Amino acid sequence: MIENTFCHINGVGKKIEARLWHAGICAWNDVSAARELPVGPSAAAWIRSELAVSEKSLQEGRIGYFSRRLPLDQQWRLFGTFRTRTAYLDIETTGLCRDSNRITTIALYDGTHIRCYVNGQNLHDFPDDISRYDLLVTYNGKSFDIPFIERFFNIRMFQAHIDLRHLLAGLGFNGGLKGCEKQMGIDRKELDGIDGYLAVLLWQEYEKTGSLSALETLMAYNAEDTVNLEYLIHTAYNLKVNQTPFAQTKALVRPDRPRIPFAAHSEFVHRIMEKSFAHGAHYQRRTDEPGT
DNA sequence: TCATTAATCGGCATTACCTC
DNA sequence: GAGGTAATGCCGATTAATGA
Repeated sequence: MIENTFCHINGVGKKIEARLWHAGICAWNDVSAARELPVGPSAAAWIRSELAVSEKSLQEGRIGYFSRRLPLDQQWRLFGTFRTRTAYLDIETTGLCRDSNRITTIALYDGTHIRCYVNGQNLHDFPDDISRYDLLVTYNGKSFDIPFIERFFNIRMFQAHIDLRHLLAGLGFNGGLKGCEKQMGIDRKELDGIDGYLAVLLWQEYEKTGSLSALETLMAYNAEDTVNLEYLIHTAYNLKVNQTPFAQTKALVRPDRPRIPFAAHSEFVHRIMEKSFAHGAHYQRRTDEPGT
């Protein structure tokens, strides 16, 4: 899809891009083959010169060149070309307070391997590992995960980033990550019903009792989020491609779902829910609210 | 609950193109 | 060349949605 993109060029918006496509200039190589472009002569010269830079940047795999130039609502186009260098990312924390909170676990999935980083164990490995990827896919990561990680580790994350929250909202999918998954028919099975608040309770249980069942359930939940991000981005990408003239040629095949190497202990989850309910019924209320 | 973000909208300036 | 039109970018204000 990147080779069909023109709106990363300064001065070219969606309308001029659509005009080019309509004139049969659907890819960069069509520009060099075309004698004339459906724009003025100065704009045509500018587009030709910019595409030379774009082709070189693509050959060199410089995703940053494209992510800086693409409008925010068109960042999804990066995925088709750079998906093999993508990391799906989700964090869990000790709560909502930004100042005193800590990251408890981070799940990182790259389409092949699922890694889980646990506070007090291997969390310090995360900054090195994430630096190997060029494109991040998150849900609400622009507001939550990425700023939280940068503050927690005191690092800057320069990768290109697709936040599915806004992409999916533009396609009519709202209601938080779990809501979007439900609308797309994703079944979480034994992890169904677990949300971010229960993730906090699971971590508290692990810290208090050392329960490995609590930790493994938390890791399973965390990993499930990242695996589902892969499904969601493929679906969203194909829906966006359907809005272009390239629906037949650029749609992606959704990959097989990987096996999650952590087990959720559903009986344990129910026990925590009941315990929380008995201590004030606030968990029962929260499960009716949107979000994760 | 609250900080954060993107989307949206309107207004304005700039630039390029087209028509006369 | 002048004037009109279209497209784009930028800015600020507002709104809606989300995370654990």
